[in-house]
Amino acid sequence: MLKNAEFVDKLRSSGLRPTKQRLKICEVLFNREKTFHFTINDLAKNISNQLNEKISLATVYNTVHAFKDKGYLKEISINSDKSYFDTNITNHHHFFDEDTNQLIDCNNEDIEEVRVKKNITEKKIKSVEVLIKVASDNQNQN
Amino acid sequence: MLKNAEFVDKLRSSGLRPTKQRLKICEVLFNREKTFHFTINDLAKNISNQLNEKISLATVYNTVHAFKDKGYLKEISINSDKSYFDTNITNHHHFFDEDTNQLIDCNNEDIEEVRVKKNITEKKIKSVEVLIKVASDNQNQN
DNA sequence: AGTCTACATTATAATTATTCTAAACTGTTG
DNA sequence: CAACAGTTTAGAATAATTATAATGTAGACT
Repeated sequence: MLKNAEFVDKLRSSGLRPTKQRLKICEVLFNREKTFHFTINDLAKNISNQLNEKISLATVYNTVHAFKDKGYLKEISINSDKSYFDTNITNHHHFFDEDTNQLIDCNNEDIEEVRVKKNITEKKIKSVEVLIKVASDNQNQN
Repeated sequence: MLKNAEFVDKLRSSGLRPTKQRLKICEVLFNREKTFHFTINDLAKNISNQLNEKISLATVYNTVHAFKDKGYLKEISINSDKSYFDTNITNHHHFFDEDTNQLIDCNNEDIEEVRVKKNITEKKIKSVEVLIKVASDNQNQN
């Protein structure tokens, strides 16, 4: 349960101005016990519900991307028309339920560490993440 | 190098009518030596370039999704505003170059088999895929 | 073969997701 | 407390995707 002043510091220290829009978004995103996944649209809705003011969708986009660039959020890869974000910024894997479109965090104990034997590229590996898709048996693959 | 008639059979046998739009798309997608990745937009452009006729973008969407449902294409997960598709339908992993936005297929020998110790869900695992993000050293993560 | 019917397919129009950019704001500096 | 130089916001524009009305197609029955 962080206080407003802490968000101000956090933002300032990473070179982002603590505007009122950003602070509201911080509250909605980080004033929680558990990490969670969301869509830009989810977030925009939460904001206009939980707080009375409404923030332009474009601003929500800007802010989420700024937070992502600063490492406060992670973008998640699933086959979808929408981008998902995650407030859990540790390196971790996901289950994705194709029936319900639900995305579930995976404890690192649930999957054995992935061993990359050969890096095809010349570049540095930034992350290695596994996505496990599940569905009821009668569903077709992918 | 499949012939038109073979595409007709393939489509019929999976319950899709071999319309001229679909046959043209088959040609562009499957008349090749190597598998490849593409965006709906890439594909639509290729079609209007390689062939003289133009197919409505919506039809390209419909067809690609139909092919995916039938298992002739796979949708690929990367952080992007667009959906990527793959004509390589085997279960395989990917490197994603964040500098160039290039997606590279990974030989199964390059990564040790991923072992899921515990399926959190009650449902059947449909696929397990790894995405390795790479970038030049100075890039920021994600 | 020709017409009818039921369903599949196409592609325009509508919707939804994302980005561009002009206007508003902030934080210095004189 | 102006004037300037970035930032940030948010309305307007663009891009991606889907819904649906119009069209096409394959049998069934003449």
